[in-house]
Amino acid sequence: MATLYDVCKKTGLSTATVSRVINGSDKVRETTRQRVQRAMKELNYRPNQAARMLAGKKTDTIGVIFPEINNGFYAQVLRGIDDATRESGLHLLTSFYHSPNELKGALQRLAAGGRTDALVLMNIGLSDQQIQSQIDDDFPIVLIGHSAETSTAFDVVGIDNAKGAYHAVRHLFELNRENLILLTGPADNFDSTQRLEGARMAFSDAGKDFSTVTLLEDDFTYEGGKRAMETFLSGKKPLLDAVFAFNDPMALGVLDALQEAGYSVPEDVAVIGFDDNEIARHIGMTTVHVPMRDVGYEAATLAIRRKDENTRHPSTITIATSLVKRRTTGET
Amino acid sequence: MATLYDVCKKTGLSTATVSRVINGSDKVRETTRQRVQRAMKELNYRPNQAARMLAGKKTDTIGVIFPEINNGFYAQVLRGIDDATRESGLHLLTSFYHSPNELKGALQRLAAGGRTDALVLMNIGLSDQQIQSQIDDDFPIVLIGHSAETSTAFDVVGIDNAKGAYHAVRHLFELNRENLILLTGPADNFDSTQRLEGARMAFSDAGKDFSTVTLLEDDFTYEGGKRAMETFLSGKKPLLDAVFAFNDPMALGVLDALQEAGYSVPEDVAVIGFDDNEIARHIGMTTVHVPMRDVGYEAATLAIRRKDENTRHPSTITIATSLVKRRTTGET
DNA sequence: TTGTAAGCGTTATCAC
DNA sequence: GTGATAACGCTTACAA
Repeated sequence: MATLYDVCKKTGLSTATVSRVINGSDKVRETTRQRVQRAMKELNYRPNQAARMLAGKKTDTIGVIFPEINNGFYAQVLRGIDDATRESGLHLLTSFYHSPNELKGALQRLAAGGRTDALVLMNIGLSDQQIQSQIDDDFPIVLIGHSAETSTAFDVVGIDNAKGAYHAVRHLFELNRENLILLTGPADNFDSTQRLEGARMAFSDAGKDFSTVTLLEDDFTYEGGKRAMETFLSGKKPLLDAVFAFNDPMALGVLDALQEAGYSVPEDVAVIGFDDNEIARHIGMTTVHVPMRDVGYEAATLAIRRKDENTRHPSTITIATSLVKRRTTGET
Repeated sequence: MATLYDVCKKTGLSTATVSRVINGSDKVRETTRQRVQRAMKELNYRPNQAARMLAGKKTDTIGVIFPEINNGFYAQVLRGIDDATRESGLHLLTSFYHSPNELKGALQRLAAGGRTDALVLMNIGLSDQQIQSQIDDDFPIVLIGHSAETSTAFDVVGIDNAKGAYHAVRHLFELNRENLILLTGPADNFDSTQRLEGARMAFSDAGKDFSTVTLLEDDFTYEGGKRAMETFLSGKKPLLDAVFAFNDPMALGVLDALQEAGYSVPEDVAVIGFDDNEIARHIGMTTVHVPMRDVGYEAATLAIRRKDENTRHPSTITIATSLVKRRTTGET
């Protein structure tokens, strides 16, 4: 592999000058620049990244830490992050974890030792404190889907849960559905809480009594959604003409439970989910679309900016959501 | 950030000795080792990776290049690669591309400049020659899903297309289906060709005449599958009791076309796909399962081994596939 | 078992 | 505009 020094020898210039043209400095005579570039091409010279990092104290890479990446949902986020980093000519160091311990290990390996310039953390269940304790104090970090609306220490990118839920409920009202079931996630889940709040607002804006709704709670899984619905339907005189499940897997469970119980969708019961995942799209389920690619893109952009000018206060970006009307609420 | 030198000062030892304990050499007295480790802990010392790379000429990172990562399918592969690299204490540098040009750029950025020790390339449509021209001659590369069974230059990890198709067809025979439709991918597609060969073998092993099958061809998409099926069904006297589509998206298209035409599955027509993607699992479609995580894991393992001992001939690993029987072939 | 010292390939600060 | 030269933080012969 050719080195900077080889280029110097070939051109008769110093390392300083050659380095300048590599880094696009304007303090180089045009003819000199061209001479250097030709030499680099002829030698097939590629700057050694390790040396650049060591001397320049920057890695030109962003680290990403994800929980397991089984579904296409996280893949979308990763895609957005990749788009942003590539546009800036940066690299992406990824790491997945399956346990809290692995997460801490990943944090240290990526943040310490100068392997990355900034970190994007997806959906991690760690407090600001816990994160801080693992890493250097002013290391740039961006959180996606933090468990609180904002963080006093880090940038946060989240989605507009409330607005999504608001529009979902309003759509149900427009369809003249009166007996709504809200199937929420775990009570201590931040997203679920926000979605519930959005739903409540839709009720009050419509002048309806929120206490008329049936609130069901489960664990955000297909099985949970199905189980919750079955239990409800097997009760005495179940009254319903619409279900709004707070994520798509639960909504799919609801759909199957409904079908097995002989209800038809959307005639008897309208169903709305939240996420807009691959299956929802395929079967034509009305749901709240969450633009995961955009979430990733914004998070990475934030990380990149902060690595360059780590001065400003932590900011929070909320990505808009939108209702996608499909078959399960009567759209054709 | 504390440096090696700080640890030396604190312990009164030389850089050589401290470096030895960092790298787990056994040529260090046990008491010394402990002294060093305590000092490192107290100083919260983390080796600077750039310096290690520069001095040691290895990066401890594997590079991965993927085509777009929209679906959960590639995500599985990535997951497998991550598992393997993490087990070996290595890092993962990922890069996605959306055009051939981006691919070449990615190849150079990851392989040149000593950013990675080895590369895993997923499903790239480049010839050995084209790859070689972009990178250093003996840079370790592992190909996943190469367009030919083997490569003379690189390691290849592929899936057992033929066996998967073989079992799919045999299953149809067991169900006494006689009028099979095979919906293949593009004729020049390697996977499709292999699957077709497997199907043909099932016919000859069963003593059946392969020329009795109806061969349809399309482009591996949902729309393509649906269109192909609709065209066939609208022909005069369509005769069929089973369809084997060579991937899941097309099979899903077939299913919808069948339904719209009033056929019932599996009573009138049995349907089998290939891939076992998320949607296939959800709707209960019989299909050939492709263990993508394993594919990724094996590929990464190969890459890791080759970076350490780049001597042996390129090898080819074929990952087994298996038929998953579900509702669309009458399984309950 | 431990220490000395020469790189590794850049960047960046001064001079000129 | 260009050139010396000192870092950057580590690994690794080679000596001791």
